[in-house]
Amino acid sequence: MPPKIKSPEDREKLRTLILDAARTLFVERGIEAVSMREIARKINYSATTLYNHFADKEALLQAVCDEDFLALASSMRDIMQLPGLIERIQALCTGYAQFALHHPNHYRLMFMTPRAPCNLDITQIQQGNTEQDAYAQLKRVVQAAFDAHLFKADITDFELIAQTLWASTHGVCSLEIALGHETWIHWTNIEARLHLMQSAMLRGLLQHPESLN
Amino acid sequence: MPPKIKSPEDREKLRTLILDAARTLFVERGIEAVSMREIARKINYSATTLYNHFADKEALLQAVCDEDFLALASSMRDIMQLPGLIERIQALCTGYAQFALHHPNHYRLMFMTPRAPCNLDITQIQQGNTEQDAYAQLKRVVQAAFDAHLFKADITDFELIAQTLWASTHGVCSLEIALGHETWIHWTNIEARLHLMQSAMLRGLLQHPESLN
DNA sequence: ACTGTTAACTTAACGTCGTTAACTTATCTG
DNA sequence: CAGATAAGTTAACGACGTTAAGTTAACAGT
Repeated sequence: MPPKIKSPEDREKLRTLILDAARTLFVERGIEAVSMREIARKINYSATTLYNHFADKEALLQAVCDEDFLALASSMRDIMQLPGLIERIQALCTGYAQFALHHPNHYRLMFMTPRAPCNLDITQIQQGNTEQDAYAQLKRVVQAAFDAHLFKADITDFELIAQTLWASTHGVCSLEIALGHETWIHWTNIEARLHLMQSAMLRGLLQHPESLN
Repeated sequence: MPPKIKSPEDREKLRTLILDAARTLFVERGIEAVSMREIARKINYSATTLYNHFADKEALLQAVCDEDFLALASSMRDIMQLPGLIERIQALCTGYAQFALHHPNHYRLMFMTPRAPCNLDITQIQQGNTEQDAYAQLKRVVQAAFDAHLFKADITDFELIAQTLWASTHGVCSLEIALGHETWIHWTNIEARLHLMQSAMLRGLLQHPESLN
């Protein structure tokens, strides 16, 4: 049955067919429900066909996530256009949290799962590239604010500030993703948690927190 | 070969033999390296024998974690003896972080992995029981500090404070566990990250942060 | 027009896994 | 001495990721 020698665009078409089927399963039922055989079944191909387009399961999942992560970085890039430095930092955190809570499975795979030493061979995303890496953008604006002496004087490392800000938003989001459905914790509103975290962090880091609005 | 009718203490002995083998594999090589067959191989039993002592793999892993989590709660209980309220909160966060970083695989399983709706049927730990649940202890001391008006007046929900404090420490630890080995991030010192997070949070939450030491 | 060669598939297979069913054996109870 | 039963075993089921080997259809060269 195999009609042969596809045009490059046909090849690409099948590739994205696979990717979309994988993403659907991934988003709907979580990572452990995604099997190569299941994806293949969904698009009426044999499982081995997937290996013509992706080295292995990990590479396929990485490719699924890459697309959405470029979208995240791109929305971060929009936020970077905002006028105020603090305003920009706040919006970055909020946008990041929105992404995490709207794409919990992606978020889990990228930021909550330890990986083999270096997946950089697999991912297409250029880390550190401001265009593609969300953290790089946070770092940039934090550095700008640091240079403008907006942070308390006893903090001497702007990268430490960026990583702490990242960790604070990540903490709220990852806890919500991992344990948000547990009933033995009397969870408060997720928006309230995000808001208190953000305001407390900035009050604790900024030299003039009273200017926060 | 089966010598029969073991005494209850012999039964218990095999149970802990299984548990210890499972824990060793779990700690050394991570959760994905732990298979029922591998555990059985390690103690020279057949895989099916494990099912005489544990309902399934998940129950076994839960049992492994339970023990260490009781140890965590117990060390939290010691910390709760400290005189000062703020001092107690700080020490709880520090102790919690120590546990997370010393038992990354346990921590991952308990706090970084979404689970089926309710694992409470499986775990032996009584959540909410101050004796056994680390979060319950944080909540208690935060409530005490809240009642003593130590937090900023515009924060009206002590449980929100407790959850935000938890999320902040969790954020640093879980990011370290998941991405601490990635080389494309120029990580600052983990102690520095924990310290800045803690001090920034308290400065942002307390009414009189200048009294911090 | 015939003959490779090769792209694009498929089926079959290997070794892994969690788990269950069926069997064995040694001890205890009556 | 007979049976019941605890404590193991082996064998098997159906899933998984992955690879090897086979099939088929379109192209290139003579």
